[in-house]
Amino acid sequence: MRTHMCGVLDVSHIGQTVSICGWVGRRREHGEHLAFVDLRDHSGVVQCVVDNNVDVRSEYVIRITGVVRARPEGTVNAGLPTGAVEIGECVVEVLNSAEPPPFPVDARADDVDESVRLKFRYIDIRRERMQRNLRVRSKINSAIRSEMESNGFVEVETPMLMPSTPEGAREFLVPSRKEPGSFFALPQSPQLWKQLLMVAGVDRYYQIARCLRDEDLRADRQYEFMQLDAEMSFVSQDDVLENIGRAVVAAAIAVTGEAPPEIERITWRDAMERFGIDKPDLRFGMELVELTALFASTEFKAFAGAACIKGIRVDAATYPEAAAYGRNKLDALTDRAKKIGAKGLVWMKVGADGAVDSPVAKFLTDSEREALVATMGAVEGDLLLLVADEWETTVEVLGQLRNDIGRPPVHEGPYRYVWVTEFPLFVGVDPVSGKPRPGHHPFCHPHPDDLHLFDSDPLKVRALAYDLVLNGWELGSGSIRIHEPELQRRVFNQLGISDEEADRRFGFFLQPFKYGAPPHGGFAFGIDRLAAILAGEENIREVIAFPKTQSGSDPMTNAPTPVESAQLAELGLRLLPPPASS
RNA sequence: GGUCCCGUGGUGAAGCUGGAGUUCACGCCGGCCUGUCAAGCCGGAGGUCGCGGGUUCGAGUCCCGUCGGGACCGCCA
Repeated sequence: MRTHMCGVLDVSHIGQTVSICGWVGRRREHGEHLAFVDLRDHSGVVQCVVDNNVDVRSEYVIRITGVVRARPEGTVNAGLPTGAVEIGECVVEVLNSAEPPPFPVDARADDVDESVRLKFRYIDIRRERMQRNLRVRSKINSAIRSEMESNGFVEVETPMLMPSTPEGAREFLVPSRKEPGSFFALPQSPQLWKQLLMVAGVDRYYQIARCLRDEDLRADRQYEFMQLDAEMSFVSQDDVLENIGRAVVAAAIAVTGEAPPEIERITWRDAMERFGIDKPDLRFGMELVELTALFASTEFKAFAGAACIKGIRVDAATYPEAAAYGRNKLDALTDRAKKIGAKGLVWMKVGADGAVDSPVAKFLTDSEREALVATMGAVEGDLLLLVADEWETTVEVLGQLRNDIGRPPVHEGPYRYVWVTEFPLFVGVDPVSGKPRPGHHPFCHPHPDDLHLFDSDPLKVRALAYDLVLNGWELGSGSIRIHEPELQRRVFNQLGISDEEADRRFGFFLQPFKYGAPPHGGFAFGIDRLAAILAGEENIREVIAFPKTQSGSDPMTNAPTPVESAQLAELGLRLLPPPASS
């Protein structure tokens, strides 16, 4: 039907007779026999000069055959890639008429209520922004596939219907027709399958896999999302990071055209000490400054004897607004700190010659004040925020405040990829059982250097577990897995899971490991998140063709919807009456 | 489960201290217009102010509830 795409036409086509197809963007009428029609397809827009007695309106689907010609002197549109040419002598064929669209099919729709955009997603996607975003995704998928293939990975598709494994995220359940009362679960991730593929000798597996989790939605979370899921046998942690890193870099290059700076590495401990969070945003400073020793012998009650005192410096030159916060804002920061778990927040405004304005200034000695200002590197106008508490609380609160005050939108500025390594094997203690809780999942391999602490001080044991973080968003995580049954048993026992219980809950998974499981490890990272950041979006819905709203529904299809009672009966299901309204 | 913000013609907004569905821009329909380009000019149509209740002589406006949307917390091993 067509010889060219609309957006590619330029002066090199002058004189050619072309046929182009697309949607009518705008129409500008000038009297009885002249009108300009902007014809749009995904490649762009080109102006067609048509007779005004042709009735074409917004979003009509038309085919135009005409001659590419240079625009007359003075009518070139420099703002349009095709703006030096136009299509003349047009023969217009209306392939389909159209109702007026509910919102402008251009950048103005960025301001339209998102549920309206989603209700008419097929129109929304006609827009340049959405076309670009979907193509960013496609490039990422393609780059990842070719990079993984060239590194010897083989793509294996794993089942969507699998047994329920009630660990971790809430699962979507699918009732069984053949076995009423039994259910399949949709995979939260192909974790189980990929480890079995290692036992099966596949050696290097990958999959661009759909994962489903029935948890509340967010800007960076949907019910269903795509991950690059990979697993490797006979490898060290470095081998995994190296190979996943290559895929990420290939994807970034495919989209941006340039290689990002080398992926940095930081240990979990350092990330927490310096940034107060396990997904540090390295695009800005305001790092946490260690102050515990400085106040070791202070008389100030709130600091005396505190396990950990740290502070952040809100640099007036970089954050003039925050550094000049008035009492209201400072009280709000304090409330925020308390909400996160701190007993309080100490703020200090640094004046001329190191003078300090703070409600608690009078409790500090001159030498403490001087040492503080010097250690923080503070200058006049800066705001200092200090927390004294247990280590976890201190770093977490300051890390959160640091992000609140300084963190730019996720897609802005340089791309700062960082591996966060050496996550703790266990995190905290279950208040009911008194047993440690797994930091990631119970199949992560403990760090070999820490095995001597395994029984005596389990919370100090690091894992061969790692995350990939980009601009403060967790892209994904992975680990070296336990392949030795005896070590697995020790981890389960530490978690308070007996051999019998482990067998009952994970038997179908552990059994295969008795038949020759190779050492292996892997990773998975979220393609939606990477695509959003590389596309310059703050929300993964913008890079998903048909996403759900935050409440988990689809305004276009109205899913989820009730089903016929016959369908329920066939599945052996009966609905409970709705909860009584009060 | 929780906190906060937003619901006004098709779209985006304004509507202040409660006083007639008022206003602006875009779109839409009709007319004019031969070089525009998010064209211009003239005219017109189009709204149960999300929904329900309350306060009031009177509610888009104040209060309560509810529904929808969004940001975040919980949750996401």
